[in-house]
Amino acid sequence: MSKSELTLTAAESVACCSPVLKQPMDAQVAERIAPMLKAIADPVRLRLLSLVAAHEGGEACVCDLNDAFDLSQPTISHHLKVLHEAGLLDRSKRGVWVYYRVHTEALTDLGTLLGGVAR
Amino acid sequence: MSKSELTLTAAESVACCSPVLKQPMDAQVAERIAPMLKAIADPVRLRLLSLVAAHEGGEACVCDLNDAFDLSQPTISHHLKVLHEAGLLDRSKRGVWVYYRVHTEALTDLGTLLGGVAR
DNA sequence: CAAGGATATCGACATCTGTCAATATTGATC
DNA sequence: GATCAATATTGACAGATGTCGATATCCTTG
Repeated sequence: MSKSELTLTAAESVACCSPVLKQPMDAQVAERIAPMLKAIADPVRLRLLSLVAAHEGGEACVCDLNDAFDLSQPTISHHLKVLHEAGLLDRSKRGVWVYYRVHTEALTDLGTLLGGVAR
Repeated sequence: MSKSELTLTAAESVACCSPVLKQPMDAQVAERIAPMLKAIADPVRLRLLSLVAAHEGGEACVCDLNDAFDLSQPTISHHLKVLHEAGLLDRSKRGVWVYYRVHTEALTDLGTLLGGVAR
């Protein structure tokens, strides 16, 4: 690695290290990857991620997402923030509306980490 | 599906459904998959899983695992239980010792679910 | 069967998490 | 600029989670 470990984002940590099944995971790596897994380890956030990804154009407006759940608007906003801060959702504001888009690479890297499938 | 949805294990739920990125995830599916993700969304459990998988023979005795962490024996036991109940670790007792083995298919299915990579 | 070691369970505790109602912020429109 | 709609932030609260010390259970061995 050319960059210092401390400058790596969580997504970069995932991309750089070996699949869970191949070799013991370093404690520091585990500490940086667990938050990404925590972010998707919630049924509402799983569905949010999936809804955004499957939405036309690969992005969805918050207004679309609120309606898909029987939860308050602040709660959805909170979950979107968690996914965004974990690096799994990208945010872009256009006018009054906010659009989220899946950071696909981060998610597939996580998948690779778990599955150990070569990309 | 020939079996009733209610009889599916979490692992089966993962295997049967579409990748997160391809189509909106059903609420019931999300409810059954999230617990598996919660199980691995902890740095200690990530390392445990990884240690077991990478151990010779693909299995590890609890006694080996305890020493790898600066945590109490009951705490490790607790984490192993969580992983076992999520269907990610298989348990087998031989004499006084208990051996854990990664339920590889469950983990790779999870990976596929996230990454959307064809197996 | 007594003793000792390996693992699990229990009870307690501090911290984290998901949720909501209330409120703030921001941008568009009249 | 006043108002309205979309989204975020705050504060509060119940319930879940990670950890430990103490103890129980279960084998094995003397």
